[in-house]
Amino acid sequence: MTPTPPHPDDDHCPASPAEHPLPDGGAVRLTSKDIGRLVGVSQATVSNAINRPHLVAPATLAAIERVMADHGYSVNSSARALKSGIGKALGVVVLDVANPFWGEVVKGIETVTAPGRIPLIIGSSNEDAETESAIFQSFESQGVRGILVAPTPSNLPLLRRFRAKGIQVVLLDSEDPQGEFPSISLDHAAGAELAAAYLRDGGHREVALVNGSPDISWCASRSRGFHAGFAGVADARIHEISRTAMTVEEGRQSVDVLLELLKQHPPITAVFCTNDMLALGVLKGLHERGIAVPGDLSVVGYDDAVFAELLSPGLTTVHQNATAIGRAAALLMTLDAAVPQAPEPLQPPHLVVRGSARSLR
Amino acid sequence: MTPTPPHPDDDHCPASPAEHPLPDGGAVRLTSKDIGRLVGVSQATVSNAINRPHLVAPATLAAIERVMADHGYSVNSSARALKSGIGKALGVVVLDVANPFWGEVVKGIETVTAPGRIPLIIGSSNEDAETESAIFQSFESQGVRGILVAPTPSNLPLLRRFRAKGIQVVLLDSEDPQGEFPSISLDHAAGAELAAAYLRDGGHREVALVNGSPDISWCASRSRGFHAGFAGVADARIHEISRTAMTVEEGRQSVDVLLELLKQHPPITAVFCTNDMLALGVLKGLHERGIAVPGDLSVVGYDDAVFAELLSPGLTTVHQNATAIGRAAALLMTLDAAVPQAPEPLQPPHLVVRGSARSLR
DNA sequence: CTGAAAGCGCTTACAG
DNA sequence: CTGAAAGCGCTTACAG
Repeated sequence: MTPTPPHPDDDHCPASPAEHPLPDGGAVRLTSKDIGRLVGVSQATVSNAINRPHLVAPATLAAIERVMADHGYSVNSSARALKSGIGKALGVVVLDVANPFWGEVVKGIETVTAPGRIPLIIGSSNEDAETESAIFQSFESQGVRGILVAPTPSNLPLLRRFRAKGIQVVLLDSEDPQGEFPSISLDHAAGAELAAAYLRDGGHREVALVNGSPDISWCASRSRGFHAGFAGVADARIHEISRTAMTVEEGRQSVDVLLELLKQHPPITAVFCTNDMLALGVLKGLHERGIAVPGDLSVVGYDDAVFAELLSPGLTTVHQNATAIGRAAALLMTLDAAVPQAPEPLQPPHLVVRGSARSLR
Repeated sequence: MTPTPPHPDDDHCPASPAEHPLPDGGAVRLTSKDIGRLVGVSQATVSNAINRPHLVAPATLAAIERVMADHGYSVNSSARALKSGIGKALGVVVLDVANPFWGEVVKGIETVTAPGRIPLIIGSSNEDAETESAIFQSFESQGVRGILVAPTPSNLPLLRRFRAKGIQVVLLDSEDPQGEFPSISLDHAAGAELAAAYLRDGGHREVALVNGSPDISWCASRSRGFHAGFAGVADARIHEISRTAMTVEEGRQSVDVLLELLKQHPPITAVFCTNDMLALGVLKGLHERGIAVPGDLSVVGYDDAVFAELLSPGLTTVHQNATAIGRAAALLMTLDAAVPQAPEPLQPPHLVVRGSARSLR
């Protein structure tokens, strides 16, 4: 039930229903000049009413607002951006929009940009430096005010050039060795080291590391941290498997490699996946092959995605607060006038122990 | 470890070490006129080189392209959009970016927009009609070429007005009773009916339905379909629980209500959640309370999110291909010139039976 | 094949 | 408090 008949109101718009959806001549979009004419004031006054209402006489202001509302007027951002030099949209590059972790990050960004207030232009790089660079160019072209990204090192020069042009750059979930860009930096190495220490203390020596591209700075950091956790353990061996994308499907496919490693002597006893999507894929592949987790193989992930707790077995993984990351990064941007917003402290990563990894002792 | 210092510089203006990232006078952004001057041709020729290269002499074209590349020139989309009337960005409103299902939908859209080619402006409505309408306005303001959305019925008039202004509207994952907008319509009612039939045939009579807002058209459809599946079963009773958001957290909270229903006589024996996030939350809440699934209560979801298969128990859920939905919707848009792209057939929803629901017989 | 000129809708000093 | 005018960077007929 709940038919909710859509209002058949089509007031001042000559849009006959079920007719030419895109009649070149039919597109009626009012301008501020039109609004001015309708109210009987100049375009400048309309502009003032929108941008500096305190400069406009209350009665005039009310009249203008009324007419704007009646006609559904909305300012043309293109014209505004062209005139004022910079738009207000923000560009966000994520590894993969379909990855829940990045979804959470974007959600965190939205808590400060408020959908409808500051537009977010989002693109997935899919771990490809060229795609990332193409997205950057399109952002610049769109006149974004700033860019939030965990960039591929090879694209850093491009970002420097953008900054020189006045585009704010905030490094998201990334490392900035030079400290040249404002960035919220998560300690990926420390997180991965936590996972390594847990496995090491559990007696694992022959382990696999399923990672994304080493070109992604934080993938490299996680690898580094993982190795650090095993440093000094003479008989430890880490088999690194690099995948082109950090998706469930790639994780599943990496199981073939894992199978080989399982046949070696000594066989691997544990796998560390540098994100939970990869871990989910590995778990699926292992499940399909009838390999028991953690009986035959221990699995540890990274991110603590929303589903990690309820997988079977529960995924032991490194937790980091994705929403907080997005939020903190967005707060590093100078959004409106020049209101500097307070940065927020971020929790360090910690390991959430569940059932997918066991001790060998 | 983990210093993670959100840079101590509160004023992100002169943020970086001994530098001015945003010096008002330092912003160097070349225009097509600059490029023309550098090459020794007019601005019009530069514009032609960019937009109609066949009109330009090969040598001139090469020289222009060279200079543009050398200086990292990118066209100012604001100016272009202002001049040519319409931008090329697309606006997408999702229920919640953090919901993996919607992430997949966006990913499907990206397969046709190609990140870096057509910018995607994305906003989460969080099931709120006013937020949705604010997002729409900002899209219009940004001069989007089209909008992809599963709208709240109350915002349909706004969309009609947009269409009259030449903005394409494609209904995503929604129903369009009047058939007034191009839309890819999934049969939500049929999918929910599948779930209901499964529960009904399993002997369930007292069931709960955890749903989102009835204002969301497809939530209403799923409810309708679910009821339809039980139509004619005299002793069946459906307890509908409506949540303000279809998130894991809301699902978890709905367990309190479920608990009450479990105490009644006769108690409920099954719960149908209208998306997998809600189901995940219900599963979590039930797990925390020590209520066995499917022993004490059967749970069925909707979407077949990527994690559904590996939950414990595996989630029985209605499958629909999110990526295909996004892709099909995007193909319904006239993107570039006027190249109408072929729509793609969509699979009807089907039930994936796993372990979270049992038969009472 | 190339260039001069107009104008998209807005904001911004500057007068009044 | 309000308006006339300039100009943001581009594209588009229109001449040449």
